[in-house]
Amino acid sequence: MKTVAAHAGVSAQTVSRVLRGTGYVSEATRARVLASVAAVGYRPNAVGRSLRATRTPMVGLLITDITNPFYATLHKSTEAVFRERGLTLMLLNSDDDPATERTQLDLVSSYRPSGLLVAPAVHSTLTTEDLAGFGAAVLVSRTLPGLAVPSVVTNEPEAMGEATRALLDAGHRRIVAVLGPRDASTTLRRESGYRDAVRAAGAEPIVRYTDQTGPGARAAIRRALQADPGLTAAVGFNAPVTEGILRGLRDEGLECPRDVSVVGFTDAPWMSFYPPPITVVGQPVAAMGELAARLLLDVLDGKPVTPGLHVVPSVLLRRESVAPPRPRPHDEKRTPCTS
Amino acid sequence: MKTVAAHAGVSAQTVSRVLRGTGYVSEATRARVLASVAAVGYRPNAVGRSLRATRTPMVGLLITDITNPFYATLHKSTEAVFRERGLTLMLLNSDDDPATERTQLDLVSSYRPSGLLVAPAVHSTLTTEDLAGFGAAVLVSRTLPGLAVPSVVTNEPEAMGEATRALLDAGHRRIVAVLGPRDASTTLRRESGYRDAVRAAGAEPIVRYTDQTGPGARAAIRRALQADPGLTAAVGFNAPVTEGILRGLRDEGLECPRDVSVVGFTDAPWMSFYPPPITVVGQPVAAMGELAARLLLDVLDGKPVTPGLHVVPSVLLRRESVAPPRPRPHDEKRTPCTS
DNA sequence: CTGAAAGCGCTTACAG
DNA sequence: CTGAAAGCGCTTACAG
Repeated sequence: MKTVAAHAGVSAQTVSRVLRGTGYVSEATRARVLASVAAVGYRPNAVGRSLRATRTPMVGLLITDITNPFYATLHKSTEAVFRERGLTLMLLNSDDDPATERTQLDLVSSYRPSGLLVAPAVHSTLTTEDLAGFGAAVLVSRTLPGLAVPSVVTNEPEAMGEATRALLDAGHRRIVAVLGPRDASTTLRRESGYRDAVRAAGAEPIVRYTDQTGPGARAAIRRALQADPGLTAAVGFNAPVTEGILRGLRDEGLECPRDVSVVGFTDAPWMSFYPPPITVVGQPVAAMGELAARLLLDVLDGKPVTPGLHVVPSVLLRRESVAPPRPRPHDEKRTPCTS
Repeated sequence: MKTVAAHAGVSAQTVSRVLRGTGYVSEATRARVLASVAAVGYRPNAVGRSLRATRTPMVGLLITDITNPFYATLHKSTEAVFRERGLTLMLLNSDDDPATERTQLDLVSSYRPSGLLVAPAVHSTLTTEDLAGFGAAVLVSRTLPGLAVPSVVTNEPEAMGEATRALLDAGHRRIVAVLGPRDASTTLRRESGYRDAVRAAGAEPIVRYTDQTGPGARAAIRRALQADPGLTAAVGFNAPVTEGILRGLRDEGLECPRDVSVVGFTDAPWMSFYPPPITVVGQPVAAMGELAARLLLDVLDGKPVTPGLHVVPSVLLRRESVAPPRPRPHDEKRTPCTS
């Protein structure tokens, strides 16, 4: 900046004013400075700016795993909102591990960001004080009990209830819920919706917890099927789990929906063209990201933001993976329809 | 840091030395400083450090779209390498748009990062000089003609040739290649492998360019099928395109592999349990990311790095979407096998 | 409308 | 083994 100032024959402050478009600058000097900027090949240094401002125009996005499409979409949708406000988004993976989460939090905090968006790890140790240091913090997708921070979630209990009722209405009574980690807030919320719906229909809840991955769910559904020959339907916790369920069914020589009906939670592109197309709770991921980003901006702008749950509704996408139940064959294995 | 120094009764430089673990510090003062750090609740400020060092311990990763699983995996694998070297990874989306790419590059450059990893946008305007400003730059997945920068790619021509030969060997002669944007380096490289293989078998290349999305590919394969009733096979450019091809086939009442055989490029989880499981070129995405990250570190360490292509081999995963050709029915539409 | 001074939080030489 | 000084590149008051 000093070089530009010297070249234009003005002071560094004037260059700063021109560059920031702030305060009064005569049209003549403005033009001269701009010409010098180009001539000298000046590139602004965000580090100097941030140090002086004691805040970096950056928001941290701390998630568990970017290869989960849910979080990739979250990144994309929040980045769009922040970008038009001149805020950079800094992505950090916690690997769903509380220790890594803590390390990553310290890292992003060392850059003195303007705010933080978090989907906490399963046994997260984050406290209100941890987040208070960020000025503005918003939780997204997963909540943390006892945190006085705005949280954007979907109406998981209601959506999971509706998904379960789709199976109950088709006549199913023995429906297994293949869930995520026992203590995740998402598991708790989805499980309650499932349990309430099943009980309201006078049936018995059947629950399996998993690590919310495809392989974990595949093993879990196989064990459930072997343990209970009366099972005629399954609800999946997320997209990988739904995939695992379908693989597990095939392992057991069972067909969907002829032998076992399936409803998933969280849509994926393949679900709409898989045979059969999968009935699934479609989460408004992009809308959740946008809302979370806007709440964060509101906090930065000093607008009042409720520290509780902010709910974005999901919709049940009815496709073809639900059929009336029929007794499962116990002794003979079937092979899938090969085309 | 001044507060810590005052609390410990030492100078700020001593605190700095303790914190960086550099230079001589007596065990006694070390302990005293560490105690003060905890007592005062000191949090390091990366901005001050970066400003003084004129470099930020950060690497930019500029890709086109994080919701493409290829790039999500790339982020994860490179981050792991950089994290253990104390480097933060800063993710930036270009939306595959040269203007946005330029903006994002200026942004990351303003943080004075230690290096840059780029998968250039399709009509990228990046020059060697642009990248030289980053100290260390490595291209990944996509190359740019005339750039004197190391580039990590897979053996696309050979892999695409092998994929095409899988169809030729099954007896196919009219094979359409549904490719990406006409000018992308990935398109050029995959197209050449396809053309060479087809020509070597004495057949005629049939090529369709798309925007490399599912909907684009779906429309393209339908037009190709309608234009050429003799078509019995298709190769897809990437995972979304392969999905689009399968949807397009279904639109046309055709079945894979009975009516049309399909081979894809880039694996996706659903491809191994879709009926039929899809034969596909599996790209070693994580290995590509790791190699790119290590090359970048080598450049930073002053080790000699060849500025040309660094090739990581792909493998053809033979599954069940390839069958011998049979004449396509022209007058009657078929419905897929519904189970 | 423009400039001189100070300082954001660190680390790099340089002394002792 | 430890400290005083200077400065990384910017912006914030404060003068004029």
